[in-house]
Amino acid sequence: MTHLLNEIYRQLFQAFGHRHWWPGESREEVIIGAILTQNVAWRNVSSAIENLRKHRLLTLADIHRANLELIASLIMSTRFFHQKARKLKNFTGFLFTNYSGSLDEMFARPTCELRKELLSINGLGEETADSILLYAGGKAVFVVDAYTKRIFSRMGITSEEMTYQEYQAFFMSALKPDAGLYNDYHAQIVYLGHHYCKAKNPACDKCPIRRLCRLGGATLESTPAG
DNA sequence: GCCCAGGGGGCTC
DNA sequence: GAGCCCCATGGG
Repeated sequence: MTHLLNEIYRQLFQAFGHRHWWPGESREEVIIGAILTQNVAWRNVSSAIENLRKHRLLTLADIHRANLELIASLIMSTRFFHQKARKLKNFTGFLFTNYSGSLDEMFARPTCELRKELLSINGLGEETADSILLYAGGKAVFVVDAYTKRIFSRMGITSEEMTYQEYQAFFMSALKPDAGLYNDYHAQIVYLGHHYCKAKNPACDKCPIRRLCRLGGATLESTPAG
């Protein structure tokens, strides 16, 4: 499986180039984006980030101090904005209570321990916690998302029934523990999913997934979505 | 107008 | 642990 997963990445890299993820100019912006992007297209997140920037609320310390309803009003474009404003505050509350507001201190924790702590915060599930660990903390943690499940199960490599943890273990047991690789691999998957694997339009002639399907031993015709 | 987008929590059984 | 509902904007 190691060879297959490396070969898939090689072909994605060849097709799309390095994706240079995550979009965000600082670790703090990455964390804020990771929470805001839950179940919403990134374009909706962009305008919310710009709103926060304009109001000088794009740092965790500022969010920690800011009024909850003000935050909610600025991130309205990301859906579920009351919940997400609360989630942002839950994270900053955790950071300031346990690490004096210092990301350096927080990320100095052993990754496994920190992951458990992040998951204990209301509003942070596995994907969000892992995105923070990988993209803000530079930790070698593979991020699984809806596209990962959709694409790899359509390729006949995994089952859609597998849990998040099973998907993560599947990738991490096959790939070398390399944050740079995990970073771009996930970014490639999102790019592929975004451009070629929409829920109701799983394939098109240009889609690299046709080649990838052959790698996975499946054909588009044999997949339920194909 | 309709569809859906990079989730997560809470509740029920 | 699975199956459901809730949250609730904006672009194609």
